[in-house]
Amino acid sequence: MLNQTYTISELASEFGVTTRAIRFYEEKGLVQPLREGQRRVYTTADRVRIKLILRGKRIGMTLQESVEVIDLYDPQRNNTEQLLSLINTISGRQARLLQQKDDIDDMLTGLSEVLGLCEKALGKRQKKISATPKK
Amino acid sequence: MLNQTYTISELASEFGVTTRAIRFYEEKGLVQPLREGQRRVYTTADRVRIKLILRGKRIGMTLQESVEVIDLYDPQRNNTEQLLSLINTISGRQARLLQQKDDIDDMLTGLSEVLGLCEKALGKRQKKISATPKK
DNA sequence: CCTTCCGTTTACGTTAACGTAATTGTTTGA
DNA sequence: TCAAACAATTACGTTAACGTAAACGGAAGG
Repeated sequence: MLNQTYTISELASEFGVTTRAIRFYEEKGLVQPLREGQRRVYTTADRVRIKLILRGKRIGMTLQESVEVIDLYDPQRNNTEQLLSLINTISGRQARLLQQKDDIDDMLTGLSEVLGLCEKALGKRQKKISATPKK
Repeated sequence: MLNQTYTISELASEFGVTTRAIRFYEEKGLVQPLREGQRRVYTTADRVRIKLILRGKRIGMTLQESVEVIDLYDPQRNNTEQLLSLINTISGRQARLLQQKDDIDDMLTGLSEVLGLCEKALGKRQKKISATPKK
C-alpha cells in the first residue's frame, strides 16, 4: 500500500536539498503535506512531486513549469476543447524537450572532441616519459 | 573568409532576444564587440559565442556555466596537470548532460503516455460523432 | 530644419529561488 | 531536569538575468 510517511529532513537529505527549499515549495503551492500538530508529514505522493520538481529543475525548468508538467499527468479534462488544448500543450512541451536533447547532443559532441585532443596531447607526453631511460 | 559584421539589433532579432540582453552579456564579459565610434560591431565569432550562450540557456545553464563550457573549446593548456584537470571538468560536464538526457527521456515518455490517453479519449468521442446520423 | 530611427549610457526596478538568521516550541535521551 | 536535536514561523538578504525608463547623440530622409 506504500502509505509510508516522511519528515521534512528525511526528504531533504534524500534529495540533497535544504528543508528551507522544501518549505519554500510548499509556500508556492507545489506540495501540501499533512500535519501532525505543527510537524509536516509527507506522503509518498508528496515525495514523488518533489522528485519531479527537482527533475524539472535539472533541465532548466522553473518551479511553475514543473508544476504545469506534473499537472498534465493527471488531467481532469472532460470536453473535447480541453482535450485538444491539452494535446497542444503537450506537443509544445515535447518539441522543447527534443530541442533540448539536440542542444545536449551538440554539446556532448563538442566536449568529446576536446576530450580526444586532451588525451592525444597526454598520450604524446606519456610516450616521452615512457621513452625516458629508467635510470 | 566570413569577416561579416553585425549590428546589435541584427543579432538581437536573429536570436529573438533584446539588445539589452546582448549588452548585458557584454557587461558580464561574455562578448567583446569592436566599436565604430560608439556603435558596437559584432564579428561572426561574437555571433557564435552568443549562439552558444543561448544554447546553454536552453538547457538550464547559467551564463557563467556557458562561458566555462565555451572556454573549454579553445584550451590554452600546456602542462600535464592542467590537462588532467581539464579532462575531469569535461567528464563531469558530460555526466551532467547525460543525466539531463535521461531526465528528458523520462519526461518525454510520460508525456507520450498522456498524449495517448488524450487521443484515445478523443477517438471514442469521434466515433460517437461519426456514428451520429447525418440529419 | 525637423522629425524619426537606431544606438549609447546610466540607473533603478523586478522576479525566481532560495539563504540566513533569530526566535520559539517539542521531544527525548543522559 | 536539562541540554541537544529536530521542527516551525517570521522576516530580511542575496544572486542571476535581464526589464524599463530617462536622457542624449548621430544620421538620414522628406
